[in-house]
Amino acid sequence: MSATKEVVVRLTKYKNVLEKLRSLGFVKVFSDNLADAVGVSPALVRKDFSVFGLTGKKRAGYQVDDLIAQLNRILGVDEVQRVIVVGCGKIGTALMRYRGFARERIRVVAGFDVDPSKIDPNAPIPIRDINEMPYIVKSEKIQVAILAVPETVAAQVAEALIAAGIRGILNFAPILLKSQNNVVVQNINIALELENLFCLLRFAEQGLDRGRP
Amino acid sequence: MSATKEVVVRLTKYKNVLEKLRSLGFVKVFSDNLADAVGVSPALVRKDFSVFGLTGKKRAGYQVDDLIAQLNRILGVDEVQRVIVVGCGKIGTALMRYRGFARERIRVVAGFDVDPSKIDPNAPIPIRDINEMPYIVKSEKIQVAILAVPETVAAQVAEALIAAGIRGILNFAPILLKSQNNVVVQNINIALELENLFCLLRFAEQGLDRGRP
DNA sequence: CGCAATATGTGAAATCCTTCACGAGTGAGC
DNA sequence: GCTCACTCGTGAAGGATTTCACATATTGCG
Ligand SMILES: NC(=O)c1ccc[n+]([C@@H]2O[C@H](COP(=O)([O-])OP(=O)(O)OC[C@H]3O[C@@H](n4cnc5c(N)ncnc54)[C@H](O)[C@@H]3O)[C@@H](O)[C@H]2O)c1
Ligand SMILES: NC(=O)c1ccc[n+]([C@@H]2O[C@H](COP(=O)([O-])OP(=O)(O)OC[C@H]3O[C@@H](n4cnc5c(N)ncnc54)[C@H](O)[C@@H]3O)[C@@H](O)[C@H]2O)c1
Repeated sequence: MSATKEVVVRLTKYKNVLEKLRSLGFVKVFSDNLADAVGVSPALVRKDFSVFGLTGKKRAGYQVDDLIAQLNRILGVDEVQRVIVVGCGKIGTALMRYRGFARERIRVVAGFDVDPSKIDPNAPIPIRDINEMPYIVKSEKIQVAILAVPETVAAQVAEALIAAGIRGILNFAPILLKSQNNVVVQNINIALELENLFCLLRFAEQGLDRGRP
Repeated sequence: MSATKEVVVRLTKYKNVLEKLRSLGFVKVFSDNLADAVGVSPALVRKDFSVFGLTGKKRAGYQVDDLIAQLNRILGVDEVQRVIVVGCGKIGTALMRYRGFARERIRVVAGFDVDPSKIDPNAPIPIRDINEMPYIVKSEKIQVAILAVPETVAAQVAEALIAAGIRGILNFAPILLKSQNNVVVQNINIALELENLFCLLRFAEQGLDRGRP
């Protein structure tokens, strides 16, 4: 078995759960516990761990501290991860002010916008003109950007980010940006998630098989 | 092949793409076009359609109008979908003001909060006391809620929503709410997505991705 | 100390999902 | 009207992922 994207996603989930468990005073944990918390089967937890050589003890489960340390090493989140927000509108501002990032060692170092009225280089998290973006990205060696600009300009701003050296984009615009040549993109489409929720509800009501035989 | 959740998700994506194509004046479309736009293979597009008896013509592809109509019927989005926002803080407010929902026929009918200073029943989208939530949910027959309250109270507020009759929850709090008995939950964990982005980047860097092509 | 209980680690099996490949219509062009 | 290039629809094949099941190791306990 190899390390696919799905495995990495689950490892991150395990790690987050483990951190909560540690803060509750847990010292050891079983694959069953993690499975319940993350919503997968215990066997899968053990398989995932075995891919990376994470091992427990045959009757004592896994040491929480140990496991977190190893996961941090594997996932590479030892140091603070820095990110910029591009488009400081409604959702961009909410993200800039989100306190939950700190807990995951994520720091928003700056925001960027075209609208002069948004710009404020002296704020705790400065908001700068989008034209300064390439310079800051280079000088600060920023690798990841949160993209929260209007749909109409999202593709072109994404291009600019990549040109400036950004290698990872978390995209909130409702267009499908594609991961390609060295750039990783995660698309978050909230309206789509809501739509799906409505559909799943309707399907749950009516039974999931509406196709013709 | 049966209609799994993944198929429904893709159908919604096809539908969104089709609506954009229609607004561009497209009349017919091929499985290849949809495949490119959604990032899957043409064969899968056709398979997905065949599950629901959606058929095209052997050389003329699919009629855009037709397909949208059928997808709307299948997905059940003929009428406006109504939703409430629970927790009108940073992200809750951003969502309440999001204009993109209208295009997908989603309407936020009210917000709810505990903080008296947030409450404003006369706003275009009224913000009410959380205590009124059960009453409004019942009288307005609301089925779906966006949950944007602090992590610490998210589980208990979710319980209250379900007790009030809510059947679908889009959860932004960084805890894993589980779908169970008649209630569908979609979790959106933005910090987790960012963390994954950083990990994937690091993996890509180090050539450690013993994964898929 | 020795035993029994219990959780891990992992090949094998099962399941699920996607792609392949090709027969079969069909519309466009001549 | 005929042809043929082109796209659909779909069974079969292929891959990927998950679960099963059990040998194995360890620990708590009497
Ligand atoms: N608000 C939400 O809850 C929500 C939900 C889901 C998706 N989205 C998506 O997120 C994006 C932003 O939405 P919003 O509601 O925050 O919109 P918004 O209009 O409030 O904010 C967009 C911001 O981007 C800035 N901007 C425009 N062009 C720019 C450019 N070229 N470079 C830099 N900045 C630029 C604007 O000045 C504005 O401040 C949209 O694509 C939207 O579809 C928003
Ligand atoms: N801000 C972000 O960008 C962001 C990103 C990802 C996830 N989240 C998550 O979304 C949730 C909200 O985050 P936020 O930044 O908007 O926080 P916030 O503090 O700005 O807003 C939370 C709101 O919930 C209200 N509230 C508290 N208890 C309530 C209750 N019992 N019933 C109803 N309302 C109640 C508060 O009064 C407040 O208005 C959190 O769980 C957070 O982890 C936020």
